[in-house]
Amino acid sequence: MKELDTELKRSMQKAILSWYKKNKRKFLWRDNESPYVILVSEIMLQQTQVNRVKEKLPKFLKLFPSIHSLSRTSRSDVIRAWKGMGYNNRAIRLQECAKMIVERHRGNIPETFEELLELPGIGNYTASAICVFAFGKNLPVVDVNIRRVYSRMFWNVKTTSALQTENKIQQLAEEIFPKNKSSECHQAIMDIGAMFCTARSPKCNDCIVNRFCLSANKMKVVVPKKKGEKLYRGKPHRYWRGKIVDVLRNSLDGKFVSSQEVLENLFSTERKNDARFLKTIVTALTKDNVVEMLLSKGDSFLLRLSQ
DNA sequence: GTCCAGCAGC
DNA sequence: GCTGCCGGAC
Repeated sequence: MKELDTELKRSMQKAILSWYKKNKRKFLWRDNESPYVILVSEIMLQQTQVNRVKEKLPKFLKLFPSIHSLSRTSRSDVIRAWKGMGYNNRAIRLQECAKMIVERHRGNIPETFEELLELPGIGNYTASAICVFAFGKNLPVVDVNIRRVYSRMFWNVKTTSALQTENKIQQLAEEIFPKNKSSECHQAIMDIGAMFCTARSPKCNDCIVNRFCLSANKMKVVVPKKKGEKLYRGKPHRYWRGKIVDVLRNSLDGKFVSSQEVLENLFSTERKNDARFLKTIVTALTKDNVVEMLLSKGDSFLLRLSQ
């Protein structure tokens, strides 16, 4: 890593902050005074594209405008409201989180990193994001975008897929951001990561910090190989899981549906292994508390959304 | 087919 | 430290 002298650091901070001031992306959860809105948006943003969150967040907030309303509703209603977001276990944890905040913190979202980390569905990234974006704390925020930007700027990485270790990035992040401007600075770097310093096709020529970057225009594009997903009838398991949950979303709340009924919804012509396959998938959904299953005999059973 | 603001459980 | 978890746009 390049030695960071104070002069260079100042000049980088200034470039980033002044660019951000004029060019930042406008989101409902940015410059928002409600910690609840920040909490919900940060959970939604875990592994989910900004554009989808932009579309779904207002609808979710209309249904559940406060931490109290979210804590009081039924789990099945939260899962229904989560439709189109993916990763339903996030919805379940978010509600558990709301319940715990109401019980332990009188409905006030806690302001310290340690307290936030205790809550379900909140890990390192989200805890620091809430501290900083909702409460203006003086901590660094490191997500995969910021890790990627820092890896490229401060180390001479050979390929687009190369990332510096968590430890090094964390150390760097602590000392690089301008004190008292953590929120603007880190959101600015996320924007840079999303707009210029993307994972597979960095736009180094347009990047507003390319003059500070050790890897600009020097990386070889490398596409990391993904592990193949298990398929059934030519489609990945997650496709079928989504279908099953949607059948339950569209059925009467609280009422159990038979596995036979689900099979008829999923497959126009039933095959020998379908019942067994359905049971395997539903068992996994049960472990995530998305659905409840009542066993009867063999591969047939009753199920509904978790209540 | 490719891309994408993590977390929890093992 | 590795794995499963999702869906919609392109």
